[in-house]
Amino acid sequence: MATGRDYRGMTAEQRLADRRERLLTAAYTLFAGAGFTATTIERLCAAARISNRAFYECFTGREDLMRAVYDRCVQETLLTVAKAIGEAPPDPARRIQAGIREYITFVTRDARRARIMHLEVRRAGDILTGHRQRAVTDFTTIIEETLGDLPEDLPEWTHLLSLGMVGAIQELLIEWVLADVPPPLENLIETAVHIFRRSFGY
Amino acid sequence: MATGRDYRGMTAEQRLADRRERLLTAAYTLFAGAGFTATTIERLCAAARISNRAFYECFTGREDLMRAVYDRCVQETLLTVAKAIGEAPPDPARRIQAGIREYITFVTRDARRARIMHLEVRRAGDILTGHRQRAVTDFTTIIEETLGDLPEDLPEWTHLLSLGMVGAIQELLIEWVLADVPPPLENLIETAVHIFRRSFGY
DNA sequence: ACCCATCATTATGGACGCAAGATCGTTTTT
DNA sequence: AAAAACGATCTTGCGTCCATAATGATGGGT
Repeated sequence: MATGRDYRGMTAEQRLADRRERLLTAAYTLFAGAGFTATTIERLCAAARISNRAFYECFTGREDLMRAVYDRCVQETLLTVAKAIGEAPPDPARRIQAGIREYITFVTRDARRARIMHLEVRRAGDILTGHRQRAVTDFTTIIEETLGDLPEDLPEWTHLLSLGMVGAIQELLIEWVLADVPPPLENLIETAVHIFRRSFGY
Repeated sequence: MATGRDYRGMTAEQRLADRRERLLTAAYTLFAGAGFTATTIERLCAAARISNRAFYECFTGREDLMRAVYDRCVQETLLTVAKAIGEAPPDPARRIQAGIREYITFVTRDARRARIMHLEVRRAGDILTGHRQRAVTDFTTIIEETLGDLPEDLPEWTHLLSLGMVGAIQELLIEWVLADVPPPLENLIETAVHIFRRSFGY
């Protein structure tokens, strides 16, 4: 393999992965702090201790980096939510309830994650819009799979209902991120669970 | 008054209002079509048949124009929704149902409005974020006022519930805007009304 | 009183500086 | 010698400003 040679004790792949990782962590903080539009590539490179050129060896541009940061947040959240659902008792209602609780507590555990996932996603171009839609689909899929077979509802109807659930939870978290006095997490969870239970008839 | 003089049959105020109006209509189409980030001020001026300088006599920048476009959309929607609620029978459930129906049908009557209100708002800077929050508050206020006195629910709880409703409807409309085969409006209305009825106990 | 020259006001288009993205060459480090 | 950092460079779009053209008011000559 033409794998270059070692440098500072790392192989070429390790160096690339290391720079990518530093850019991701820097972007995680800067995008959530100053915001996507206010964060220049220069600042990202400075925060990650990386040269201008190296940036474009890791990502094609600012949007691409934003996409990577967002995808990581979504993946982590999907994993932990799926885990919480799997550990809950095998009752659809309780499992969804556990999933909602885990989503809200996990996402708000790091305010940067909540802000990126619910506010800054929509700042970048249309590529990000598509990625957000993909994430929304992933979450609706989790809901529908957990529900299992639901009585007498058309599948499309169920899908729209799941979409509404995702939108409701998102708006509650936007409120948590933006409000001067954010509402207690327990209230958010209670509200989301309430909407879910009533809407799906549990 | 130092009101300038007439020019092409219009007073100074009329000319300013005319340019402002042309910029608003041009932005209404361009922001909804190519998107906020892809629409340069140069294109806006060309579409509105207006000089570069005149632009900054009407708006402080691209974000300011976006804010004006968004505010107009929200105001029109608020008015027509309030009117529909006022004309509905004085039953809270039916009034909210009429409001939801009017919101979805009115907003989707012009795809540009739906796209601007639910997608492009979030593209601009933090100023727009604040404006969107204001609009969300306006809609939750309409919901809460229409509900009137609700049995045994804490007010904060009701507010979070209204927020969830707004978020659910928004996500449904995002689906309508972005999906390759948008769901029928009747399904969206049915879903939103269902979530509302169940969540508020009607 | 009418008409045309002249001037003031208004609008347009382009020129300019600036900031940031993206690419490339040079120097420094390993 | 390979690899990374740094700076230089080009492009684009924002925001400001100036020179030019278009329009309306003013005044003198007939």
